[in-house]
Amino acid sequence: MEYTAAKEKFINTWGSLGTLWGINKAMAQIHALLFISPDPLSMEDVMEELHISRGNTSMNLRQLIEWGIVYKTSIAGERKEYFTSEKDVQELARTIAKERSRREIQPTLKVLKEVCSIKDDGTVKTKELIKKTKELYDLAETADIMLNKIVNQEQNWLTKTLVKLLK
Amino acid sequence: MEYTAAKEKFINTWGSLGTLWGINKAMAQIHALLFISPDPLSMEDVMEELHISRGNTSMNLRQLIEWGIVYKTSIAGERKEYFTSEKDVQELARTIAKERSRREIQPTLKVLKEVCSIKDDGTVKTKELIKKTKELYDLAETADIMLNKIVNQEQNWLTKTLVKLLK
DNA sequence: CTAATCTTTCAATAATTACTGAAAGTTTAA
DNA sequence: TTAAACTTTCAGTAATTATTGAAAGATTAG
Repeated sequence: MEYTAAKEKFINTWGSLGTLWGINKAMAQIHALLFISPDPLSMEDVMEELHISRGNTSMNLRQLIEWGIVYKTSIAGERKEYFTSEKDVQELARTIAKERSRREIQPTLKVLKEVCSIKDDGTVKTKELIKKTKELYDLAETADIMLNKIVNQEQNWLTKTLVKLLK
Repeated sequence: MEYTAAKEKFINTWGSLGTLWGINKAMAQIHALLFISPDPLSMEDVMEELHISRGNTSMNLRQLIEWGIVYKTSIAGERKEYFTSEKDVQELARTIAKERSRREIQPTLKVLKEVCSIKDDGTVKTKELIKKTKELYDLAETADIMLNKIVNQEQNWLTKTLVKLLK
């Protein structure tokens, strides 16, 4: 396999992986493209490479910027805007973990908290609801704390931790 | 808030959370319902509670069983089949982690491995592709090892580990 | 100021994904 | 056996989500 094939394979895989995780294909592919591109790309570049429309490109680039994993850059003397992705995989992981916590885990915790705080009326089904949602709450909280650990520690926390865990 | 409201809130939240993660709403809701139900439920029960069709219920129950988080049970003297969900949240987390690794991480690792093994033709863009996919490979592998840790350790590994990490 | 260049927005449409319901299939009681 | 009770399958349809492309909105060079 050489460059062009490898690049396409990577972009496509990243795209379908994204879909699997509720991130749309175009967004994941744009990210993949920028991630492996040594230089910033313009909107035109992205459109051409991925064969997607101007509107689609614009909207998805905006989302990626909102997520904090793609940046706008200017090139001296150029009118157009250019885009780069976060190149440090650790930082990338950190940003994504943080966003997912904010968007998914926090709201879930909130609901679980509410549900498991209902008044115990003494029936079996109420007791079960309270017990199970409480357990899920604890699990989700634990997962969130782990994510936060990843988010807030220095560069290599993940690797260091693993070494510790594996010994 | 009392029982019925709390139950509905929980089922709905679990449903939309599922959607966010690429698991369809009905599947997530059925799981939620079984998870908080003290007793096994029949297909009829599930259909009525969630207002979904027989076909939909059947297909999604099958998927949940495939995932390994819902079980068929028989009730003595009853013709119908009944369903229960895995009730232990740790076990639940373990099963889900294992499935996600198998379905998502492993195939990704495979592609990343292929892509980062292409021949270095000396160009900047090829070098960048190899470098970045290699880094992603390492990250994904690390994430997978962590998941496996969760999967393969005894009951309370997750909690114990956290205590260690937090000290 | 204004025309050229570039970006964003959004209504229309396409593509994908989920759901229904009825028919076919399966199991078991009698 | 056979028929009643139950489950699965799947073609058709509905609902959701993604994409396009053209018009409107910005920005800047001259």
